[in-house]
Amino acid sequence: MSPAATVAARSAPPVPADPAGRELLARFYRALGDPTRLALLAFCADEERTGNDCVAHVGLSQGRVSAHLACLVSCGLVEARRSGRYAYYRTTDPRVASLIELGTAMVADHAAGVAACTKVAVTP
Amino acid sequence: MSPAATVAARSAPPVPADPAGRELLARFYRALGDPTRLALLAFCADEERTGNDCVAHVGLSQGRVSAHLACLVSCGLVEARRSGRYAYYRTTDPRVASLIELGTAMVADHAAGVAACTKVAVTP
DNA sequence: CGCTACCATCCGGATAGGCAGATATGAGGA
DNA sequence: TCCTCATATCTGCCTATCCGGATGGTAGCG
Repeated sequence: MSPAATVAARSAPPVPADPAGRELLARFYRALGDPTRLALLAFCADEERTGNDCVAHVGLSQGRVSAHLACLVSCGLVEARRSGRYAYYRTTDPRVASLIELGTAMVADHAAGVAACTKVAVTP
Repeated sequence: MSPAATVAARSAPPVPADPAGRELLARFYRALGDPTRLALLAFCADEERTGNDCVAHVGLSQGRVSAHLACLVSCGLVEARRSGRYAYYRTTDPRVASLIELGTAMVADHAAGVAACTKVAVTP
C-alpha cells in the first residue's frame, strides 16, 4: 500500500550496493549537513530570494553564500533562475520539505545524543 | 496520498529558527553523510548484526567501525542491544528508511550535479 | 562610455572528521 | 584464576570543507 513516497518500514532500505552510489548518496546528505545551507533552504522555501537577500539573511561573506547556493542548486535542493543581473533562488522540490521534516522529527527524539555525537573523533 | 511518512509538501519546512537547533539538525544529516555509515545502516536494516559482523562487512578497522556504530546509535539511526560480550545493532526506526528512500530518489534525479558538487571548496 | 550593483570563482588559512594501530575493559571458558 | 574474544577508546596523521577577502565578469543607469 504504498506509493513511492510512503516507503518501506521493513527490510533493506534502497542504499546503493556499489561504493560509488553510496559515496554519491553520502555527498547528498552532506549538502544538508551545514547549518548555513539549512538556513538558506528555509529562507528560500517561502518565496524566491535573490543572492543578496540570502547574503543579508545569513550574514556571511557574499562569496561564501554564493558557493553555498551553488552547492544547493547542484544537488537539486534549490532551483535557480537568472533575470538580468539578478539570480533568484527557490526551494521547489517537495521532497526537500519531507527530508527536513523527517530529520527534525528524529532530532527532536534524540537531541541529546545528536549533540553528544562528535561523529567519530573526540576533540576535547 | 500519504500517511505520516509522506510528510508535507507545502512552504516553510520546519527548519529550526535558532542557530543551535540548525547546528543540531545539520549534525544529524552529517551522520548520514558518510558512505561507511550508510553501508552499516543498510547492513543492519534486515537483521540484528554484531559488531564483528559489521567489521567484516565494511572491511575497516574494528575501532573505526565501533566509532561509526556509536555515532549511528547516538543519533538514533540504529538501536544497540548488549548481551553478554556481544553488541547487537539494528536499524528499527522506519523514518530512517524514509530518509534513505527520499535521498536516493533525489540523487537519482540529480546524480551529475551531486557528483560535481565538491561542496564549497574545489580541491584540484 | 564610464560607473556601480550583483553574482561567481580563486586564494590561502583554520578546523572538523576519517583512518589505522595500540591500548583498555568486561564476559566466558579452561 | 588465567586466557581469549568482542568491544570501546585513545593517539597521531591527513584530507575535506568551512571561512573571509580579493578578483573577474556582466547587466542596467547616468
